[in-house]
Amino acid sequence: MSCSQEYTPQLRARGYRMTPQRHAILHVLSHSGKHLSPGEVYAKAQKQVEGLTEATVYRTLEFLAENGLARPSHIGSGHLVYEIANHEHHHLKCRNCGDEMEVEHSLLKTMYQKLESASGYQLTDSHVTFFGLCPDCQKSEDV
Amino acid sequence: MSCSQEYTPQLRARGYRMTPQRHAILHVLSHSGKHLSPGEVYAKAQKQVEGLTEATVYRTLEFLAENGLARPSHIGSGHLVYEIANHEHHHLKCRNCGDEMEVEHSLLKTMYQKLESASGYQLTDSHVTFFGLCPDCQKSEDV
DNA sequence: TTCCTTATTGCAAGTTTTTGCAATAACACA
DNA sequence: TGTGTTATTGCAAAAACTTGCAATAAGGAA
Repeated sequence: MSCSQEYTPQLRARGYRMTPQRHAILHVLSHSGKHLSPGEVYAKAQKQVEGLTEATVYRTLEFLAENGLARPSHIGSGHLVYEIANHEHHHLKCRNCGDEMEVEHSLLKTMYQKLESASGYQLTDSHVTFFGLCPDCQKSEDV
Repeated sequence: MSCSQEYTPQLRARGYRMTPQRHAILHVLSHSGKHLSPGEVYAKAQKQVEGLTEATVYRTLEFLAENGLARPSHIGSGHLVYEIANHEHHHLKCRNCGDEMEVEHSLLKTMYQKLESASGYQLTDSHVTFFGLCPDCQKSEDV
């Protein structure tokens, strides 16, 4: 729930500017605690900034993601959602009921290293969504 | 490069039908060898089927993905691409130059098991895209 | 081969996302 | 505190994607 004001120096240091629009969007993301679609962010942020446009929301979310302040993720089919970037984690989502849980990055660490040495790539992003069946839906599948 | 005719029984068995549209789209996917955006699939398949519409392409790709004949993946920012589902693999993409390579599923197998026992989930889908820096781009970063 | 059921398509209208460009407003510096 | 540079926004139009519905056609059964 950190106040978005703390992000200002981070942006300035890179030659970018803090604006009411960015402030509102960061505020929405950090106070929602979960991931939001661009449309949801727009709906909430619009109440704080007179005349905010959808185009700005899309551009800002992409901008924040590029600069490490927001984390984009692919939940479900084909659409990006965003959340505030405050801790490294991944998502695990149930294909059947849509239930979702977070996964600690530490669980993937060994695999990341294996992947790096096998490929020569240096893995920068640590956010991945895995799909499967949650325990409850596994039970009903058995029936 | 398998001919899409072999898919007919797979669809029939599930109560679905083979149509010229599906045939063309499967043909396009299996002969391209790489992943294609819906727009690219439409452009190619249109030449084979008179009057094919974009709506049909979107619906068909989603349908094929649901039935395991195509594999959707999130390459880059926010848009789905599709490829024929003939071998299990993942993608590794360079954030800097866009270069891309395939990763064998076997590399992730141990991690998948760890994830399953930690979460109770049963992982069904196995396609993930990882992002990082390719060897070449790592060198130029050092400069 | 013909008929019937219903999965699938095309159409057209809607929603979401992207883009170019001119106007605006952060903020570094004097 | 005022001024200039240029990052950022809003606007408007375009592109990409989705959806409901009536017409079509795949393919099982007679």
